[in-house]
Amino acid sequence: MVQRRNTPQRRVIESILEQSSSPMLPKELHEKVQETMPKLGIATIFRALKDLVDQGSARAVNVPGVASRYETGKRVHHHHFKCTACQQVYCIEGCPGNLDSLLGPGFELLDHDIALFGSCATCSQK
Amino acid sequence: MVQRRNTPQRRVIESILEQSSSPMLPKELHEKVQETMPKLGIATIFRALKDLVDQGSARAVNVPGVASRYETGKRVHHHHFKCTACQQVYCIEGCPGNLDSLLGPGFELLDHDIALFGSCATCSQK
DNA sequence: GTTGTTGCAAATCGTTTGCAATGAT
DNA sequence: ATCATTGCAAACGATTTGCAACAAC
Repeated sequence: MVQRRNTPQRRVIESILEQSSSPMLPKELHEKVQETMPKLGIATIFRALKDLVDQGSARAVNVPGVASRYETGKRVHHHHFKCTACQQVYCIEGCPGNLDSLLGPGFELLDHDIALFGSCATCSQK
Repeated sequence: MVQRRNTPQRRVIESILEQSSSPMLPKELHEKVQETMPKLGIATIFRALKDLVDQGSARAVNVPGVASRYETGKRVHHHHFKCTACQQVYCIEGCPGNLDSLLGPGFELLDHDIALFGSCATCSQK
């Protein structure tokens, strides 16, 4: 991908991601986008997501056990909580930090992901 | 699954997992197992893994961006490091702990996964 | 006009399932 | 003899790809 073009499809996808409060599945994104552009195919979603991730406008959120979700890249560093009862994925602020100390000599830490599992406030009440 | 049976297939699978120093992909496990039992199908691997995970003899390791890997359940709590250069997944000892503090009120933390990314000792030298 | 992008369908990958045969109990 | 487990192939869901038409530059 040498040069990137600013197409309506990508603008819509990027804008939906920015408006979502929790990371979205490609399929959810597809359904949402189709409200505006019914002919837009799922392949375009995946291609756009890959480009957006490459350019830093989106981020892949990989919570174990389910398909990748995507969120806007404009949010500050944070992690995610998945409720094992309702399957919702929540963004959580904060980060324990200081993870370098876990690594052996010679290992270089560039990034990390933390996934928390449990019961969300709503499901815990029941 | 009401009752579990002790079959040679499962014994072999469990034993390979115990001998591996890093979590394995179902496919890797399948290839390894086939050295001993050439007719064993990939479906048996997945079924056995599911049972092993259920009974606590194995654990699923979900590192973002790739398929699930599996490791023996006999190891103590730890996390994983994936080298983004060579794709190897390493087990790392230690855990930052105290992750409850990241959660909002009402949220109950039951489990967590930490995935570290970077360059392993071997790849960092280059 | 060049060349990246789209839509569509087919292909691929990882994982699961149906089912008759097999083997553990 | 019962019933969980196996092997095999077909089914599945998520993601990727080939390609001709199209649109951004």
